[in-house]
Amino acid sequence: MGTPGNALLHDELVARLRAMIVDGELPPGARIPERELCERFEVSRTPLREALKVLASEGHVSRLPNKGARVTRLTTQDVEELFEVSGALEALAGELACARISDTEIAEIKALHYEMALYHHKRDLPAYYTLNRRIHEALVRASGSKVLQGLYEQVSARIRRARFVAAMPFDRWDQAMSEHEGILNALVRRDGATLGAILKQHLQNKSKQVVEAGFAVDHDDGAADAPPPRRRPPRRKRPAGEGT
Amino acid sequence: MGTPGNALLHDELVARLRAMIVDGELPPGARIPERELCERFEVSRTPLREALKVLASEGHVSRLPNKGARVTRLTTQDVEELFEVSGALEALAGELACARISDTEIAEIKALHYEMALYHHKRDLPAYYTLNRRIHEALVRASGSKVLQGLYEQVSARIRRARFVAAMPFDRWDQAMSEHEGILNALVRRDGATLGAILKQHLQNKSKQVVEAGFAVDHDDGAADAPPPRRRPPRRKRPAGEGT
DNA sequence: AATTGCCAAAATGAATTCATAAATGATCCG
DNA sequence: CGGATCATTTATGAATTCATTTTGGCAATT
Repeated sequence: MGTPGNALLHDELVARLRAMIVDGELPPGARIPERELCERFEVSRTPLREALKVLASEGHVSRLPNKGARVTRLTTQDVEELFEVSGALEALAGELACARISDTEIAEIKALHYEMALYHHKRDLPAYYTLNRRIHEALVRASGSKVLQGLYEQVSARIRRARFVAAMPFDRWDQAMSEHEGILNALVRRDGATLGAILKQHLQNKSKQVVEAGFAVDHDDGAADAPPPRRRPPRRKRPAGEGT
Repeated sequence: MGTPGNALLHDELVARLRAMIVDGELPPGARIPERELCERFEVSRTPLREALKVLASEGHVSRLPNKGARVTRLTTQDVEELFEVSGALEALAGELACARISDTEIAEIKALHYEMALYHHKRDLPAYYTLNRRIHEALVRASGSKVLQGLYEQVSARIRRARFVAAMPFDRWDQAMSEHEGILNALVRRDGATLGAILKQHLQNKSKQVVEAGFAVDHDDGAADAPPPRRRPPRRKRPAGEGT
């Protein structure tokens, strides 16, 4: 019955929190108060804390020693590096996919491509983005490498946080669509080397566009941690020898 | 930098457990009884469970619903995929490094290279492996990309588990050394494209060697170490004073 | 005698509780 | 009136405790 099966509480929390971060509901730099989220999700702190540790290891949140967790803030360099790595991973995926992909899978990607081309023609950016993402995911899946797929999803999730506000200029959009034509072409020809090269360039161009568009999503929800020169309060130790 | 010297119990446990798994002290497929490790590390279950969750997200352990955690078992396909991805990551690292590396860093890698060549000449495999690893790590570091470095370490740690028993035939060893000559050469010339290509091929060859050598460490002594001494969990009352 | 159902013991998942370090505000002194 | 020190409060880190599921053993039945 229950589709989520036994639904380990903390695994579910990891998924939900990750979605919230990736979708921008928890903006970069936002503090993550444990207690508040505990009430929100109606769970105790234990599974939530476990989830935060996992998200920290995935790079989505940063944890300061005894000062709680915050959503990791993406710098321009972070975004550039993430796109670089993603480009390398997708290039590998393309090469592997060309060697292993079936005609059926190619047909599926082709269908996605044409649907995306339609939305490009209609200038429907959100729909275009959705299809674009599905195409890239299908390519990685077609590589047949679970390891690659896992790492790609990891990197992709971290990138996605920086992308929603990136308005795409029409000329760049057309260029991207053109690059996708090349991607599909190379895939159909099963030309792995070319496909890999195009994908790498494609990601590099996208990186440039996103960075130039100013990816920053710094609407400080609770993120305003402007560091005023806060003096160090003298640390008073607890008088242990008090008679009680 | 890499090692936050914080005294967070849970982070320390992650590091120790990861080392135990990577070094083979906890063999693939081995069960990880929480209680036993709690005694061993003299901590309670809470930080240990958090550590296990993190290691699971890193791919080092697999967790079944209510049946505990086990060290992830590496299949041949896993190893091949890991090497493929590592090849792509190192190729990217090589390209980036050639564009950014300083003469000083090159000199350091050169020194490592010649020291490794010495051990190759002496047929000292463990020492060779150590230097080899340090060279690859230095290359990735020289890329200047923290994201890349993080992912490389992740993948590299997962690979390392499969490699200790991989005896290297002399001809393959000589070939590897020769490839490293090419690596150093391309690096000195700052020829990123060539360096990337060599690295990718280098990793591919290493993958083939490891797989052919039969990396499998399939002695599942998961249940073999179950003596029935009925020990109590370490009921630590108050860590008010310094222990041990 | 073998198999199946039931009960107990153990281990895991989650919640609650305890202790400590950090942040905030109030008070006292310059 | 301003600033530093101390006390209070709050939140995080860790341990303990409780509940649920799984597993192993024993007995009864066929």
